[in-house]
Amino acid sequence: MVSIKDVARRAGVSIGTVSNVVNRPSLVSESTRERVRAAIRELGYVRSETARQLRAGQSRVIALLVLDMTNPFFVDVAHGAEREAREQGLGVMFCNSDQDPEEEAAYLSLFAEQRVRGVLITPATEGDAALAVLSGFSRHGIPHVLVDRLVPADRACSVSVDDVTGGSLAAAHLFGLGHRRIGYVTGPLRMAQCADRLRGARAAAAEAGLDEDAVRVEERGALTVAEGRAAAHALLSGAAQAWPTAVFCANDLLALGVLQVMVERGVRVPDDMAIVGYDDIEFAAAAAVPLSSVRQPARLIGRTAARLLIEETDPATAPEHHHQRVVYEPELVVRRSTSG
Amino acid sequence: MVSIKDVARRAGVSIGTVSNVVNRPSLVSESTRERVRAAIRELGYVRSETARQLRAGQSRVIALLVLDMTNPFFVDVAHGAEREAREQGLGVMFCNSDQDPEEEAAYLSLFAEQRVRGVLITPATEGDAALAVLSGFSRHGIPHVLVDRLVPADRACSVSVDDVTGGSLAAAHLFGLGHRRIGYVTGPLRMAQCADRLRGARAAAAEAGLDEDAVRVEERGALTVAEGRAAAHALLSGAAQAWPTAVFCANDLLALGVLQVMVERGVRVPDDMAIVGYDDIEFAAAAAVPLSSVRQPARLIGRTAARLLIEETDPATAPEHHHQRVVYEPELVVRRSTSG
DNA sequence: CCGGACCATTGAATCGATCCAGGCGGGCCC
DNA sequence: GGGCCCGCCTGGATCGATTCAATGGTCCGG
Repeated sequence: MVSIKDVARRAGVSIGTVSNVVNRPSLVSESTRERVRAAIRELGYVRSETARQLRAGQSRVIALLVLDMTNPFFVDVAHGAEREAREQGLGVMFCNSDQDPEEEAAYLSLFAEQRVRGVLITPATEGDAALAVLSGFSRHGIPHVLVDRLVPADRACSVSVDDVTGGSLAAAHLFGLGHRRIGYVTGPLRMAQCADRLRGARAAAAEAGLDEDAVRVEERGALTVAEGRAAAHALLSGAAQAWPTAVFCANDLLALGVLQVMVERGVRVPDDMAIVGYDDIEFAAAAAVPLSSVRQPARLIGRTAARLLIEETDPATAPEHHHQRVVYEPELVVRRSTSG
Repeated sequence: MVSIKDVARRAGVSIGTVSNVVNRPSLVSESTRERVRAAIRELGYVRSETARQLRAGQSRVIALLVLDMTNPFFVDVAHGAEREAREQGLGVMFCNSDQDPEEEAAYLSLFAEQRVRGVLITPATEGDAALAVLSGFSRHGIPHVLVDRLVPADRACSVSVDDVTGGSLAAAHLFGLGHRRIGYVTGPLRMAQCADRLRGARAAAAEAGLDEDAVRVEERGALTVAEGRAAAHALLSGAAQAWPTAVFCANDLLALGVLQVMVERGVRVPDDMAIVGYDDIEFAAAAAVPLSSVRQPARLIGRTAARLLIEETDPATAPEHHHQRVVYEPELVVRRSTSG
């Protein structure tokens, strides 16, 4: 591998001069500069980020650790973060904890060893456990921004969407269409997102003058298409009169699974069963019965999270940085699955 | 940041001993070992991968650069690669060129600067341009494996799927169902994948005793749902008698777009229009008219590519490494979009 | 009592860059 | 002509680890 030394030798100058040509060319005379540049070109020299890092103490890579990289929502978040990072000349490591605290921990130590610039994370754990993860970060001095999760602003920045409002938008829409009994198909309720959307839905029920039974909860272990299918079978297990007339799903993967089963079983959507999803992933609109869904600005979330992290870790802007909570508003997108 | 020096001072030993405790504990006496470990624990020391790299000259991160990170097929590839890499204690940088040669080039120089262990890549360019990219790698001495793309085996390893066979499977299935005129909705034909699948489809037509006109090509600029929608409108633009009775799409995103338009326009699937996609992404099965599709072993592709790269770059196995081309066979998955 | 073997440990060189104090020559001012 | 300043460049310290030759100490056998 060609190093700065080889370039210096070839150009007949000192190492320091080569470094200046690369980093502060104005300090070097025209003729020397050209000679060094020629040497760089001829040798195909690429400066070692590793070595600069060692000296600078800061790397140019940020990590993004999500719960499920196969969920298009998180892919969009990643896409947004990547854009912002690229504009600042940084790279992004997009990683997947699969909701497994052990995987998460393994990645965190990888990140710590790599001395990444910082981490964008959707923690696999909740409450105290999540705080423990954060204090792990703080202990190692790794700056971090929480994505899709609130956290006390004295600890770190966070970027999220108001899930209570989102749940309320979805449920109010269904109640407004005349539905009186709806199902709520969700992942683990210990996940804040799932719990908050339920709170919103219940608030909407109260608002509509209905009691708590108006929202029947079907809790599953994960937010996937397969679990959505299982949930749909569960919802349709009793007598038809007892079925809800609409379903609100905690994300679009669940909703697609539910939709699929409804179609298979000849339950007409939206006539017999209206469906609302969450996230508004691309495949929601592309489903053969296009899904109504609560849109979250995924790309923007990623972009903002990356921006906050960069602000926090760029020596130029860090002094003015204060932790903040950014909360975006969700938006209901009505499609045929609720408005046949 | 706590360094090895701090640990050494605290434990009252030399730097070298701390290094030995971490890397070759058997060389260190029991008591010293414990004392050092205690110091590490108390100070929260994490060794700097950056510094080791500088000395070792090799990093513990591999890069994966794909054409479209929002395509679930590539996400699955990434997932597979990530698994394999994690098992070897390596990290993966999953990046997105968006089919843009400039983005690609920008990433390549980032990778070169980072001295990544190697790169898994689906090149944004074809033919000579792709070879130019590769020679860029070779020049910088960056090991690389081509994903979903063949390349002469003397230059690098490659992992791909037989696209001619895949195209032929799909088309033969349609011809076997009695279709005589099919549409082929594709991305740019300069992409080898798209062109090969067409060759396979034409071969199947010949096999079925049909002429070239049996496959009508609808070429679009990208492999996305939106382009699929546009293609469907184009296919349905003439007189109904002239419509093909089936469509084969170069990937599932296109197929989902086509399906969506068919449903909107009241064209029954599969009765009036059969549809076959490619990749068998999760959303193909989850579509309300589940899509027949040609399955590629995406996870396995990612895993294998990562394994080959690791073999090539691990000093222990590198000497026995020879570049190889791995070609998997695709598999047709029949669902309701062709077999109502 | 000495030489040699063996073991744990140390110290210094090294990786590739950055950065800064200082040297050197040339021009300018008094 | 001497002193100073300025522009350009050099040399060496530094970052945090690895690695290996050298050291010092213990123990054993002769």
